Parts: sequence; structure tokens; C-alpha cells
Amino acid sequence: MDDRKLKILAAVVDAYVTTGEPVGSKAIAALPDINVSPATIRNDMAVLEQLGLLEQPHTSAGRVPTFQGYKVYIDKCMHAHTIPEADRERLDRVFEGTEVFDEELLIQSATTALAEITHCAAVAVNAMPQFSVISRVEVIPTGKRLYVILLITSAGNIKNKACRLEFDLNEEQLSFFTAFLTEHLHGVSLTDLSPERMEQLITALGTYMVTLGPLVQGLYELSRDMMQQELTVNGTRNLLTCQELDTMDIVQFMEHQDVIMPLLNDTFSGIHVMFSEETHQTASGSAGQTFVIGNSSMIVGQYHKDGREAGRLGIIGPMRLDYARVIPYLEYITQKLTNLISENKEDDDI
Amino acid sequence: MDDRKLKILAAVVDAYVTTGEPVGSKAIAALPDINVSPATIRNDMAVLEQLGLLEQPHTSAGRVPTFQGYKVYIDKCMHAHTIPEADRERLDRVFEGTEVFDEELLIQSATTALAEITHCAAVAVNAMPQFSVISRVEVIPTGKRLYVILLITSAGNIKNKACRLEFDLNEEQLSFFTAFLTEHLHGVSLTDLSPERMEQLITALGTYMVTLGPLVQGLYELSRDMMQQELTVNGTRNLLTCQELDTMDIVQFMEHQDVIMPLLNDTFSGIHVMFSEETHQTASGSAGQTFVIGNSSMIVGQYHKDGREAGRLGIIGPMRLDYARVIPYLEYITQKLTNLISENKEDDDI
DNA sequence: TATTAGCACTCAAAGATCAAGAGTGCTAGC
DNA sequence: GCTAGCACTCTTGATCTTTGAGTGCTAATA
Repeated sequence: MDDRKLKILAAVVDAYVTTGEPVGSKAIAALPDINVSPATIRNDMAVLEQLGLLEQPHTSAGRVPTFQGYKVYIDKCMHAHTIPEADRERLDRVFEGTEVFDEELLIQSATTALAEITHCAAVAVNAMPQFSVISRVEVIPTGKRLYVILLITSAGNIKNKACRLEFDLNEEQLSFFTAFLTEHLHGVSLTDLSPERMEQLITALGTYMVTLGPLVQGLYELSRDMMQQELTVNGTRNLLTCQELDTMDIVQFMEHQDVIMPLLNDTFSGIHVMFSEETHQTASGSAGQTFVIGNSSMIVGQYHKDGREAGRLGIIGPMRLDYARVIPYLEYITQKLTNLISENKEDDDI
Repeated sequence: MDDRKLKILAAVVDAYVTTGEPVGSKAIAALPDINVSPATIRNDMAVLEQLGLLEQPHTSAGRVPTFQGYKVYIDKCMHAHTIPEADRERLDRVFEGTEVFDEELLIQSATTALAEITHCAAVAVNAMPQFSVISRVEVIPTGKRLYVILLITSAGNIKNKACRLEFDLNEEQLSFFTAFLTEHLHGVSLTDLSPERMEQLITALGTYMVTLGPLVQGLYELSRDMMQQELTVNGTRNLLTCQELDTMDIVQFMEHQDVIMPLLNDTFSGIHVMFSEETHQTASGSAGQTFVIGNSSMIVGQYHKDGREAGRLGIIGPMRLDYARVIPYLEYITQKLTNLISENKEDDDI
């Protein structure tokens, strides 16, 4: 791959990204650091088209990058912009006034800011909470045969669930059960709470089996619930202003945001760009997976807590996206998140 | 208002609702139970237009109902359809397998079904929980200086909130505080938890004031949180298939669903239809309020628990909506919800 | 007096035609 | 290996015409 051809590819992408129009040889020849004639550029562009990096909407139009074109551009010839001072200051203020232990709020702030500043949708998932262990279980009576199970993990996650029993429990039964749960579940990892384990637990209840069974079942459901990764999405409406995205697709996505989970959870590290046009091999299986919004792309990065991946942050936008502008924002904010939550941890350990 | 004119109005609405095209005099004259000539119908339609019930998109087009036209139609000359057997059976199965005490899930099921069957968006709010009183408050330590406040109301609502303190509490302080809260707050209505009352509470803490103040503050925020009505919205994407609704409006609504709260909370009882074109006087003030989605309408009904309004269910669709078909569904499902949750209560009282 | 047939008029929607302009591929020359 | 020139293609937008549905009005009719 010629050096000049890469330069031309970069020029096409840059021009197309800003104008939205197919870009012709003349426009590129006019650029200051291109010193060849339109005809030469036309020849090179024909080659780039052969390689599948560019394409023509129709015979007498300029060229448009394909998703492979964008890939090569991002890998080989993109010049990342530096973040303007004003934006940097703004991003520095995003987490002000937010309690560092409130991860949900941090993520909300981060995605909102990212969405506003990039004019795209911003998404986030926390990492699979596979290292969480149960730190506390409470059963609290709240009404006729109605009980609340409260589950707290070492990571500070809290969830509750109401549960109706066949009979009311007396004081003794309740304290027995609470002690029983603490004994058997304290320090146990959420991932270890298999249905089999719950069965064992129920049989271990002995005579209380029938009475308390539903509570154990409820507890199991609660633990499943806690293992769900939390998906945060913000600014989807920004996508509507892109004409190249289909409104129906966007709304479909709004109603079923979960579909991007497998893509977000794909195995990779560092900044990663994926396109709706390409078929992804998910880590979990060989089955291909395609994102619902046609002509879109997603840029994903990780944030860490004390060196361990704590979650991922992503930007969803049109394929025709100013990657050179947008990627630095994502890098900056993931780094900031990492610093924030990791620093906090150290602070705690003192 | 002539009897025949009402008949013609009904015919225009019915035809327009199904075809989506402005309806002309000839089409109406062709209907079996209309026995006058097109010319006569034209004269009547001119009168209906004068009354503001019909309008012409342009001079040489048929007539289209105005929102006043729909209002009169619904009040005076609509023939409500009967629900087809298949749909009735389907609605009867909607709540199967759902715990009756899980109101959130019931509402989810109801709105989802309603949205699917009407091809509109379905919304729900619970009634203001102004009669809820605090039945239980717990403070649970979950980590370094980190505490969870758990609040449970008589209505069975449960919420928790994490709270970070300056210092750690010892056993004694914790049990003191729990006892203190139970003493001062058990049986207290959420609406009575004014900031002033919280102030009193904090001063009553005496020497603990500084240490425990943040927890009281957290509790207050939690109570505010609980008084929020829960809004449920489902099937908004159905609205996108209506060309007469603006996509931007719909997405705006998706991102800020709260805007319909005041409309849903408007004072009325029974089935009520409102149009985005009319300006509503909200109960709370004289200020007018207009719904964001242009050319839309909302049909709202109530469901009850033991004779007291427990919440509202609504359908949002285009103004051009088959009211005769859709309203019976809303009536049926609110009735069903009422029976379900009220019956459950009786069952409890046995 | 209420209804109806007839007729001229209006207007949106859908095609048809045309010119302009941008961009290409190809060829021949530098 | 690069470039100027040229014929060719194809979209875009404007203009014009036709078509047809529907109306309002007037005069005739029951």
C-alpha cells in the first residue's frame, strides 16, 4: 500500500466526514499537501476502490469510504485531533460534585457528557460482577405473609425483592433463617449460587424446607438479578439527526438496547471500533452478530479500577463519523474514570 | 345538531380512521345506511365545517375531522366495537402467572399488552402515594463508613439508598439510631416528612446530630424518592409507523416521558380523551399545557383498589385513531386490573 | 322547503421533459 | 509515471402538463 494512496484515503475520509457528500478527485487535488493532478488521484482512487476501501454511489459521483476504508483509516492514517481547551475543561468538570462511590451516577454523568460533546449516543456497561461476594442477607417482614429479602454484596451493590409465603413466620423462625443464611452464604461468590447449590441449601433447611423454600427461591432470583450487567445508554436521540441512519432502526434500538451487550462484551482491549456492516464473532459462540442500526459504528473503550477492567464505555454514531475528533474524547473520559475510581480505592485503603 | 349530520360526522370519522384519506361526499353517499345524495351530504358537510368539526386539507379535497370533531364523535355518535373473542381471551391471559402483589409487573404486563393490541403506546402511573405511611426503617452497615438506609411503607413499597458518613458507627450508636427512627417515624405519612420535620428530627438527635445528620438527610431524600409517581411507558415505537406523527416529537417524548405526568394526573374520572391540539388546564394551576407529540391523542382511564383510585392507564396514539375499537380495550383492562388487585385485598382480609 | 342533478372550477399528485453540473474513465502526450 | 483533454454518464432540480377527485353553486324537482 502506497504512501500516497494512504494519504488520499485519509483525505477522502476527512472530506466525506465533514461534508457528507461523495468526494471527487478535484477536491482532493486542491488540498495543500497533495501535489498531484486530479487524474493521478483518479487512478489511485480506482485502485482503492479495487481494494474495497472506497466505493461510488453511482458512476458519475465521487468516492465514499467503505467500512474497510474506515478501518484502514483509523489504523493507518488517522491524525487524532487534540481536545480543544474548552471541551477539556468541561470534561474535567463532569464528575464534580458526584460521590465517587456512586458508580451509577458517575456512569450517568460520563455517558451524558460524552453524548452531548460527540453528538452521538453513549453507552456503558459495568464489568461482569464475577468477583462480588455476598456480604449480607436480611429477611424483613413487611406485611401479611409478605417478606422483603435484602441482598448486599462486597462491591456495595444492594437489591431487594418482595416475596410472599404460605404462612407467617414467627420471631424464632425468622432469626433462625437469618442466621442460617448468613452462615451458608456470607462470603459466597454470586457466581457460585447455582441452582444445585440452592437445592442443597433447601434440603439443609430440614423441617423448615416447605415454609422457607420460597424465600430461598426468591434469594436465588435476586442473586441472578444482581449478576445482570447494568447497561446505560444516553443521547440516542442525537442519532436521529443523522440522515444516513434509519429512524426505525434507531427506535428499535431504543426499545431493545440490550442487543448491544454481546458486542460490548466482546473480547478486546484498548479502543476498538466496530461497524454494523461487519459481522462480529462473539466471544461466547461462533454465531455471527450484527448490530441493529444500519450504517452505524460503535467505538468502545475500557475503564479500570485498580488495574482490573471495571467496565466499558462506548460511542454509537453513524459510520460517517469524525473518528479523529471523537476517539480522543472517549480515551480521555475512560482515563478520567479510571483515575477517579482507582484513586478512591487507594484513598480508602489508607 | 341534526341527527343526519351526526350520522355523517360518524361516517366521516369512521372512513377517515380506516383509510387515512380525506373523505368525500360520494364515498359517504355510497354507505348502506345513508339514503341521500352526495349533494345533500356536501351541504351538511359544509355546515359541519362551519361548526369546526370538519376541515378540508385543500379546496378540492374531501373532509377530515378536527379534534373537536373527534370529541363530538366520541361523545355523541361513536359505536364502540365489541372486543373480538380472540383478543378477549388474550387479555384474560395477560396477568396469568404474575404475583398479584407485584404491582410493577402487573402494570408492565398491562401496558405491554395494551400497546401490542392497539398498536399504540401505552402508559401508566400509579396514584400519588399520599396515604402511604412508613412501616419500617432500617440502617444497615455495608462497608467502611458506608450505610444502607432501607425504607418500607405500609403500601409495601421498598426502597434503599447508600449513604457515606464521616465516621463509623459502633453497635450502640446503630441500635440507638434504629430505635430512634422507629420511635419517631413509624406510622408517619410520607407527605408529612417536610424539611422542617427533618430539622426537628436532627435537633432531637442531640449529641449524635453531627454523626447521624447525613443519614437523616439520606432518609429524607429516600422518602422524596418514594413519593415520586412511577411512570410506565410501553410500545412507543408503534407510534413511528403513523406518518401523521413527527418522528422527532416521538423521540423527544421517548427521552422525556415525564412530560405527560401532569396530563395523566389531570382531574377527571372515567374514560377521558385529550388531544395534543387542545390546551389543557392542569388541576394544579391555570397555566396551559400541551403534549409534545403533535397530532396525537391520549385516552386515559383509571383502575381502582377497593374503591379508591390506584392508578391510571392510558393509550397514546395518533389523533386519527380507531377510538371505537381502542376504547373498549382500555375499559376492559382497567376493569380487569381493578378486579385483580381489589379481589386480592379481600382475599387478604379473610 | 328540502333534496338533487348538472356543471364549471380548483388544486394536489404524478409524469414527462430538459438543462446544468459534477465526476468519471480513457487516451495520447509530456 | 504523471497529466491534460475530452466524451460520456448520471443525478438533481426546475418547469410544464395531465389527470382526477372533490367541491360549490345554480336551477330543477318532489
